[in-house]
Amino acid sequence: MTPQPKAARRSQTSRQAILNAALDLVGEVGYARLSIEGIAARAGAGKQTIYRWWPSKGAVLFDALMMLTEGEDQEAAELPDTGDLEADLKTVLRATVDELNEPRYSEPMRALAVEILVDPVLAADFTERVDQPMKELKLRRLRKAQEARQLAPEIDLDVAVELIWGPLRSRWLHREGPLTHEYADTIVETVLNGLRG
Amino acid sequence: MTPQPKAARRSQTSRQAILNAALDLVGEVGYARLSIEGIAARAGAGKQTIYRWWPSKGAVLFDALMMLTEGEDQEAAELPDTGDLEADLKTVLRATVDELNEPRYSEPMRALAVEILVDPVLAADFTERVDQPMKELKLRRLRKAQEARQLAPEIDLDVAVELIWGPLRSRWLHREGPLTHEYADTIVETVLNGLRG
Amino acid sequence: MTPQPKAARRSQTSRQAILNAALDLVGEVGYARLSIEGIAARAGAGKQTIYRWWPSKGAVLFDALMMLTEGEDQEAAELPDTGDLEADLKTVLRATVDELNEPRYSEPMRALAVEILVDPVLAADFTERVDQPMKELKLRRLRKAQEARQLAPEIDLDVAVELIWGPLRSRWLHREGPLTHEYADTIVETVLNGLRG
Amino acid sequence: MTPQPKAARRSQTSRQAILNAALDLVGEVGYARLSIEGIAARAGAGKQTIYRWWPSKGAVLFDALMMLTEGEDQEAAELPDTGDLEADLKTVLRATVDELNEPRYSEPMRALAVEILVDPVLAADFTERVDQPMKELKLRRLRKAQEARQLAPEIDLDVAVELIWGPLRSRWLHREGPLTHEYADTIVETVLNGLRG
DNA sequence: CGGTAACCGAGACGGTACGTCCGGTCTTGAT
DNA sequence: ATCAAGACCGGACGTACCGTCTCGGTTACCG
Repeated sequence: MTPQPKAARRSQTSRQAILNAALDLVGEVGYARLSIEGIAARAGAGKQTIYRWWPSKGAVLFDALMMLTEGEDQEAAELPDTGDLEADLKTVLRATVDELNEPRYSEPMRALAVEILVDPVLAADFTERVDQPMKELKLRRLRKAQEARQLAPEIDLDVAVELIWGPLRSRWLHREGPLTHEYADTIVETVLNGLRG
Repeated sequence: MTPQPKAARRSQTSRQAILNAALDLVGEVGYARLSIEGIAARAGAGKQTIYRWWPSKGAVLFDALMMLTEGEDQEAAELPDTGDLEADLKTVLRATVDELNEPRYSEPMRALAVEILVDPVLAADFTERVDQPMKELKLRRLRKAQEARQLAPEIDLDVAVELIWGPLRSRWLHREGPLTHEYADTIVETVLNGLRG
Repeated sequence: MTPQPKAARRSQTSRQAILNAALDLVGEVGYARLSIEGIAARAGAGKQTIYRWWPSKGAVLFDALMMLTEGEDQEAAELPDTGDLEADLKTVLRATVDELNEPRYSEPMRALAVEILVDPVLAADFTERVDQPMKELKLRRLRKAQEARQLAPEIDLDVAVELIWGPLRSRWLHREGPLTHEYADTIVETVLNGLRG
Repeated sequence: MTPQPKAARRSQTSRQAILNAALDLVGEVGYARLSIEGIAARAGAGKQTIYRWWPSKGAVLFDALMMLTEGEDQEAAELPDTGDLEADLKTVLRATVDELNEPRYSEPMRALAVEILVDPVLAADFTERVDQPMKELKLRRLRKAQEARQLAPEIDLDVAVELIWGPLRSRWLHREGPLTHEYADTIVETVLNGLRG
């Protein structure tokens, strides 16, 4: 999270220990029973060290999850573009489905997603570091599709993003049904073709 | 919530005072700082009286909100059906938009919606008393549309419900943009016609 | 200490456990390292239970020491009066010397005496429950001596109390020398006869 | 305090700033809330600089108070000796009364006196630098009085010092009554003449 | 119609965690 | 080597609530 003190003297050892402890604990006891006190104890750190650098337990967990995905960001600098929008979207959504079915990451991520609904600071951070960049990628891909006449010209691409990626996120967040490749495919097809068929 | 003890001797005075206190407090301090202790104090009730009849503060707030909407349920026993699916859906979504823009009800409702993501007991209760009945209404209307060839026959109606009502709920829950009548209309049109146009 | 809540529902079990824990701990680690947290843990009590009934760790220890001396108070309802003031005072001071040489009680008592110098609430309580009654006893004995012409009529009895009992307390509090029966005798004799002899 | 490192490179600027900060703060918040951290911050010094040269906050305050009284020590190299012991003692005790009624110095001094009761290192330092020299002065004066037959020959001069100067210190330390010139006179007279008169 | 059992208010209790303060140690870079 | 600055681990603070547990007082049903 955005640190108030100058981060120069920050101990990387402590930082790592804290993030690892947070990940371990959230796996063991779940987000609700995760506590800053517990993280500090597990990490062998003072509580103040956590409060100095993070504003909430959600922020710690966020950084911990970001640490896990470090390095992956660069490779996926662009969404796939084979020229076939429908196929490409299915590829992307199926990959997301696979990620979300990985409980090791998915459960803390769900907890974090919920926390974001409730904590504006965390929400801003998430938007800036994750949501916004991802949305740019999506918009870029859709824009090319629109230029290639695979999307109607009057479509608002922001709405398109919501329609394509929203259903998956909703099912995941609300646990409203199983996340399968078939479901991903259905969403893509239906959204592209419309309900009238 | 479904009471465990025989509800015979239950004091309606207390129940009302508790629900009102919960509503007042959630408006004053927000859901995060709402506490059972606070509700009891405000209501002039003992803590035990709350613990006897509700399993969590979320459950109290849920009942409190249900109390507010009592009576409305019957009138809307069916979604409008003028024969024009698109127009009917716009009517329904616009009405929802209006409700969600009422902060007096919307804010506690959001808090409750978030709690539901995290508390399975509450989730089950919500499904049974609100979500399930609402979904039946929606499915019934869509089924008639499908029979009238206004929806493609191969459409899975569960998916259709997600696509039509999901975006609005998502925008609301994630505060991802303004909820307007125009937005409602756009969603309905786009989902019905598909992105390809 | 003077309790704010109505003491009716107070748990005597907890009270005993807390006072015993305080005594044990002060013996083990000393007053400086005595902590309310530690007392609560040792007593198997919640911290709030201590904070509810006592304003400070000094107050807890005070009550604990008072508990130890309970029952003794009544028997010593009057200082000895054989008619020989000097002998009686020596008896009393020698007894005090013996008490103060008992480290089991003396060490916590010293710590408490120091705390009293610094905490006005504790000081008021000590005055009311210990100091004031003791002083009455002393004054009563001296008044009888003055009536019996064993003390000069112009002597201010408050000053006399200070001169007789002060030196012992000072030596004890400041650890300024050994406390012996001889010392007690010397003080009594010198104060009664004066330095000029 | 006696510095452990070789004091060669010691910054006098820092020393002054720290002692002044300590005095200021003890006046503003009292001894209990005085902290080394606070002193360092107020002095614009690092905490380490304090820990390097003083073993405790009491030691800092002690040095600070010594700094205030620097220069006075030499002039009073001897207690007054007009040949009239009673008059001389009254002079000395009255002067002490005046000092102790100066709250600017008296309050921190009281705090320090209390700390000395509890901290053996501080106590040793105080004895060496203040108490012992003062006692020598007192003993010297009393010895001359004893030689001049103004004190009985069998009097233990250590006890005499306790009896003469003790009551004043006790009243001051325990806040047991007002400190006045009359009180000083009464003590001197009563102790010299004895309670029997 | 009187007894009794559940309810109710009040709030004490053992706990857990909070967020803060400060102690005493340590590291860094500047003088 | 000392200094200002301040991060670090750790212990304790005093507070807020949790969920459980008496305690009397009051209904309201049932024998």
